[in-house]
Amino acid sequence: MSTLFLRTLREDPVDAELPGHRLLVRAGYIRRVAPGIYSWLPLGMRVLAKVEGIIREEMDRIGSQEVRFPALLPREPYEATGRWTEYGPNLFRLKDRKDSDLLLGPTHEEMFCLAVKDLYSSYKDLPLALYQIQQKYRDEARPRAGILRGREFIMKDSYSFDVDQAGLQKAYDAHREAYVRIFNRLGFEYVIVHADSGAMGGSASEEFLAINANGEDTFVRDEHGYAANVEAVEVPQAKPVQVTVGPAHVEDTPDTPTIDTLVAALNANHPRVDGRSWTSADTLKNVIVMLVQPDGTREPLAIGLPGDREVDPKRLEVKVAPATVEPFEEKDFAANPALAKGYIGPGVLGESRASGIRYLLDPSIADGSAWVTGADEHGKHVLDLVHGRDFTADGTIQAAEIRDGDISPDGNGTLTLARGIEMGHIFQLGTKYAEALGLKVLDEHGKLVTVTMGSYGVGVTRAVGVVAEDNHDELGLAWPREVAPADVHVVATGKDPAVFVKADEIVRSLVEQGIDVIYDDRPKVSPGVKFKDSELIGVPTIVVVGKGLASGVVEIKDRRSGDRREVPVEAIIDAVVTEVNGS
RNA sequence: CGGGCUGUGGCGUAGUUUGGUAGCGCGCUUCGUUUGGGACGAAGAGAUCGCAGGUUCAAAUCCUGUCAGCCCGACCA
Repeated sequence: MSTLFLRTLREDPVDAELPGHRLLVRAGYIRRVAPGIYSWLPLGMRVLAKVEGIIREEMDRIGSQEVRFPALLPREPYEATGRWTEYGPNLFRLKDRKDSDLLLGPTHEEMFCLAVKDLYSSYKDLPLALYQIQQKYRDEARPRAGILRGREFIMKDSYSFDVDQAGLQKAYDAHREAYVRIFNRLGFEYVIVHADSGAMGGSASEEFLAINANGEDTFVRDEHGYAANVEAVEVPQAKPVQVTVGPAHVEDTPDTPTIDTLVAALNANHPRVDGRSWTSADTLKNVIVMLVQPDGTREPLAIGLPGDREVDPKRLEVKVAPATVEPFEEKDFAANPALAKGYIGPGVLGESRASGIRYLLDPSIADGSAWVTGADEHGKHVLDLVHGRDFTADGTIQAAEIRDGDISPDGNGTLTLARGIEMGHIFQLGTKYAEALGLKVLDEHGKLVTVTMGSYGVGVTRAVGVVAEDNHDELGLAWPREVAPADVHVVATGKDPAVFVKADEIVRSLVEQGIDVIYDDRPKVSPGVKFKDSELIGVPTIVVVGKGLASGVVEIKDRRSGDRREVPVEAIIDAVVTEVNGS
């Protein structure tokens, strides 16, 4: 350590929020250079190399082959797949001196596709799986949480190439198994959830989420092992129910533009015949949003859902992708006179009705159920309006919020919400990119078939961040052995030169045994500083060569448990080897 | 993009209200002492106080503008 490029900080960096991130900076693993952009120092590089090593081993094991594509890419392939525009402002774009458009790759589907197209043209060449570990660039609106969400980050992305769905399924299953092995080795808690492949296109899709309260993804679980990203939860279509109310009737409900004011007015002026009080769940709320297509086309969309639920913007966005969602504004209301703001009802909604706005219902709205909803006139609502009898919609949409306690999609469980960080995503991409870029091979009948692809990603730098978040205590980091920057941290302390001579010898022997060592040989640094640093850095095994040497012992300490014991100096190598191989 | 906050040696900060020699802790250098839990003493190096303009005899401090960063939200594979 006397020559290691490292400076630990005694105080917390002011710009780091999460504990793991703070410790990575304090312990000298990473340094922030700009928002969402980090430098990796020697200790950080060691951890990064360990994580990459695990990923390489597991990818190689399933026969995937490593390649490396540039981070700096030309515009044309991304133009061909539509992503130059579809990716929007999150794409880093730049120009060269000839004014040609370039981009910094946010993912590399295009490059993989073109590389295979370049070299392969027969079904005999397939199946094929390729991967790379590469810097990716996304101009995040707001980078945060240190390396958990940066603008530059390292990702392992791989792609499988097959001639048919059966082959794709096989490749997908192989990757799934590889990912389970990778994440089991990395040392953090995770869950595999059903996901929505969203804007990337494709079908079968699962995410590996690190379970973390600071995560940006919300997922649900039930007691029978069902787990899904909240975006991917499919609320089942409610079964038809018997109509139990009389004809629909319009009532005066002045000054009730919100659900709360409506419910209050109903209970005050229009009590139910059966004596139950009205709740927001008895009302049908109609929310209008503006969809904006990548080409700028704007189209309104109306969503009908029970009044006690909100539209979940994330769920909505993945359903309407690649369009984005913007609020429906005053001027939009003004442009559509059929809409009475605050009193909008199914009477005017729908492609064939007065507003002409496409109208989609939440699947929980059962055929035959009765609702209170807007009468499309200021100050009036309609009661006992029955779905199927009195109104219909253009379809359904899975956009309502999911809540703790909701019923599982299979009807047999209760959902619990939790937060996670997306660490890996595997999905069956299908032919979207192969189609766009013309990746076809001849099959055994001499016919051209479009190659079907799978896409599989792991956030590498993000994984380092998550491991740090999950493996620390008040003293510092406490790495799992598989990703620790070293196997053992040897501290030499004392003024007796014999200590350093002996420590040098121990370190040499350990290295000969193939053990990675960090050696604190700094002279004139007080023992307290060395101990604090060893705990902050977080190598799993710490060996202290110090005052015990006079009586022929050195100390071996477990970073995680804090357990320490004295070992005769001549037995220390064996003790460390056992420790390294055992835990 | 909206809201809040902050820019002062490498790091953490005081000073700004009320204009007057830029201070402290950590870190760094040298010498000496110290060596099992972030040691002690002495002597040092290191800052155009984010930037630009203005007011003033005088600006870290007041005014105007601008840039950057952090946090919350929107957004986000």
